[in-house]
Parts: sequence; structure tokens; C-alpha cells
Amino acid sequence: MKSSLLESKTSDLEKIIVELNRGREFACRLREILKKHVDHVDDEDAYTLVGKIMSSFCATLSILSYNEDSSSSSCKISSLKDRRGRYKRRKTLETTIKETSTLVHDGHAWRKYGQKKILNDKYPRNYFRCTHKFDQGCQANKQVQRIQENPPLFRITYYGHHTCKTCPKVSQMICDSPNDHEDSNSILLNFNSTNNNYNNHHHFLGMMVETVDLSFEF
DNA sequence: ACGATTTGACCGTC
DNA sequence: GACGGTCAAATCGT
Repeated sequence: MKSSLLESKTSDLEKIIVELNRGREFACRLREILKKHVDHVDDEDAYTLVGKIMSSFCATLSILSYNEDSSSSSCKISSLKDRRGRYKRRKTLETTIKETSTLVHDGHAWRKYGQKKILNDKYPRNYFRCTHKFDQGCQANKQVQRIQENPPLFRITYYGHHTCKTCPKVSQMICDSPNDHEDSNSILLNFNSTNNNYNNHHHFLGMMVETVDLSFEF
């Protein structure tokens, strides 16, 4: 009885998430359409509004995902450590590959989450996710790998699009840089020193800004 | 103290 | 079973 009620609630939640994802997708399409027609101020306002709608969808999805986790917490017999490596490998996510000799800032905040030695590759691959993955549900990822020493050449592979808003006050922006040293660390360019509490799923609601990033091009 | 990075462990896919 | 993508504890930097 209890379990069927739980299943029913879970099913409803899944439906809600599906609908919200559809809404976000529609808003995304609308933004693309508007992007082509931003000629005057009113259009730009409309474009900004669509950006806000998208953020609202992302926020709701983020909260629901968080609650979904916590609602099943009673079933958490396994330890946190057991969750290591439990991920869904991307299959058909849109990718863009770019090769560059200079690692310039691309307008988004990235956070490094891994580095891996790749078979038959001289240099390790560096893994980055959008800083706003948790606070705005942004699914954008990228991989950076040095492919040549002299002259320096890097291959940058982008996965997915940014659904986050790029805040001008973002405190730290990663100029992804597997550097010349062995450990290929990233370089942090500190532009500001505002709060950067990315762990707080609700924090971004308070830092919504009016701007929508239009400049990101792959 | 807190957020970012490092790095070994873990697990899905091939 | 090997490889590659992700997680998360440990560590570092401010």
C-alpha cells in the first residue's frame, strides 16, 4: 500500500519533470528564433524574458531533482562512497570540437572535475563542467586535451549547450589551461570576489540577473 | 572557513 | 577486461 503510493508519487514527479523539460526545450527554441530577430529594444526585452523563463524551468527542475534525491533518502542504505562512478554516459549529446593554440576565455565559468590519461595519447584529458551545473542545472561540459607541444595545440570538445545565465559578477572564470607543466592544471582568472556558493541549489534564485548571455559561440 | 582542484576509485559501455 | 567518464575524499589556496 505504502509502496504503491510512493510509486504513484514518483510517477507523477517523473511526469512533471518530463513536462518541465519540454517547457524548457520550447523556451530554448523560442530564444533561438528571437535571437535572429533582435532588431530593437522591445525584441531584446522579449529575448531576455525568454531567458528568464528558461531559468525558471531550470530552477524548478533543479529543485525537483534535489527533492527526488532526498525523498528516496530513506532507501539510502548504501554509503555516499557507493555512489562513486554511477553516471550515465552521454550517447547522442551534441558535441562541438575545436582546435586552438591559445586557450582564451570563452565567456563561461568552468569547473574542472577530472583528469585522465588516455591510451596512446601523450597528454592527459581534462574534464570540465559548467560551474552552474547544480545551481542552474546547466548541462554543458567540455574536455580539453593538449595534442601538440610545439607549437602548443589543444583540442576542446564541448558537450551540450549552456542553459545557465552567465553572471557578470561570476567570481572566478576558468581559462581552461592544461599548462606546460606535467600536472596540466587549470588557470583561474579572478575577476571578482563575490559569493560563489555553487553547492547551494537555491542560491542562484537570489542572484538572478537581467542579462542573458548572447555571446557564446562554439 | 570555504570553495576549487587533484587524483584514485568506481562503474557503464564497448 | 580495457577504456574512459564521473564521483568524491583529500588537499590546496584564498
